[in-house]
Amino acid sequence: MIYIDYKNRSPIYEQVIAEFENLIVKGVLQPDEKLPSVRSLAMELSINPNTIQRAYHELERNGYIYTVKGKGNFVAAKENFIQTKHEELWNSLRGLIKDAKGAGISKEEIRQRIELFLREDGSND
Amino acid sequence: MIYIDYKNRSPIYEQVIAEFENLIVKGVLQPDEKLPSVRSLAMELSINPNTIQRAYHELERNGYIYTVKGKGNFVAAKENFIQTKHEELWNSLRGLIKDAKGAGISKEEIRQRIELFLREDGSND
Amino acid sequence: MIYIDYKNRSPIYEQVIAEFENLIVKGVLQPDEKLPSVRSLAMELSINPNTIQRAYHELERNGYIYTVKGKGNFVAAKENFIQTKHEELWNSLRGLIKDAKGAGISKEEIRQRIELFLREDGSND
Amino acid sequence: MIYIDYKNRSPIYEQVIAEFENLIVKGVLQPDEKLPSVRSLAMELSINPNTIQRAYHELERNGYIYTVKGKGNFVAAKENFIQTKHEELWNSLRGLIKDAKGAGISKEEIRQRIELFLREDGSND
DNA sequence: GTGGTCTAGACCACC
DNA sequence: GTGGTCTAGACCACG
Repeated sequence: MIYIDYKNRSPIYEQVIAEFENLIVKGVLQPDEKLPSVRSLAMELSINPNTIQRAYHELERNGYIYTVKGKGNFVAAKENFIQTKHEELWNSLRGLIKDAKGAGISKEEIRQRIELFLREDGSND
Repeated sequence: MIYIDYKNRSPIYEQVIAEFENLIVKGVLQPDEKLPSVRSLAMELSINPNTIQRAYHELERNGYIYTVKGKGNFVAAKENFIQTKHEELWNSLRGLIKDAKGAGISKEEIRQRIELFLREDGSND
Repeated sequence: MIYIDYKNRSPIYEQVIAEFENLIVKGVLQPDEKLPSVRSLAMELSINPNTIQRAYHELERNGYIYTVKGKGNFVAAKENFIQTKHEELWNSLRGLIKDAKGAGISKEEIRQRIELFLREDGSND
Repeated sequence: MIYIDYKNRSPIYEQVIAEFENLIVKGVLQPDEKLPSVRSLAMELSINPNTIQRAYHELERNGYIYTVKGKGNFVAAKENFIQTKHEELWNSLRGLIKDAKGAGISKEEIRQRIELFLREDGSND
């Protein structure tokens, strides 16, 4: 279901969070769909249950999932996270553009690259 | 010369690196210009000299500066780092655009935001 | 009759208890009135009968209802719970006021907020 | 420095959080003052370091403290938490008032009790 | 020495 | 069986 890179320097729990955020934001996991149980996922990934627990807890705190004790973890309603996610993206983008300008890249070159990236693989709109 | 935020979560040596990268890429520090000595900078920032040493070492590894034993650290020639820096930026930008598309944001909205950010504060081109 | 929020963090049996306490204290359910049977309520709410059983047991322990074996569960006489309920409220209120004072909020501001809250929606007195 | 009730059903880490929130909000711990290290506090309270770690992490997330890796945890600036704390208090107070009205207590009785509580022990204003 | 992460294994509340 | 909490002990990054 999700992929973890054990060699990666970033903490495992953050990778788990990122993977699920991704699946949820993209709609692969639909609202109210059940996530793997803490224990089963831990087993599957050969990871300690505590680590999964922590990841799920963070996901809940950020509005991506909700927890029902004794039942499991489920994908939250779209409204709970979509706006936050977009704002995060805009902030990152803004910082990057600022850096690019700081590095002496011209506006026109930025525009051209953006168009390039926009045309790659997928296509919404 | 550079500013360190001790309350920031990111390690001090990374902040030192980022500050110098910035000054060098922007041209505030010109090629072959001398950087402050490890000890003097450590003193000025009330930081352990080891921390500065590590930052300078990383900067050298990434082609931003070169070291002359017994003399000090100096800004490298532009060719050594400018391309790498730009590639890093393009890669980040590409990833971000991909994420935005994954999150269901339309190309047109991305273009509009980009224009907005391009117009903020500074203006090259 | 009562509403359960399955996504809520607090356990279902506590929600059941709270809902019935509320109905009883407000007088919607009058003394000696019969509560729904464990099984019928469990069915209606799609909940495990054990959970309802536990809630009823707690309600009985706190003097809100009484149980007649073979007959069902009934709302207790007002004297059995009204005073306890009020005392609980006063204790909570007292703690909260103390906290507010501890947080440096002035008495006058507390009074003003109280008046505000008292005027909201319903109106006894 | 802080007191933990091991018999209490509420989790230890929440008690630790509550105790420090209290000390910070009341100003017993001043901004930029150092908190006990994770290990030393764990030792002192005969608690596992992980539990303290978790409490500190939550306190940081809620703006009460900030963490400097390799240095320790420190009380944050007042602006970071005072408003949040007050809002929490007003929300609780509002709920309680609503409950009291629901339980059939008259506005006048509520006012009288409030005055009583306001006059107890401490006195700001 | 300090916080950050992780493992292995345990017990509890809830359903 | 499920999540929630806790312990004991380990290793790493940072200063």
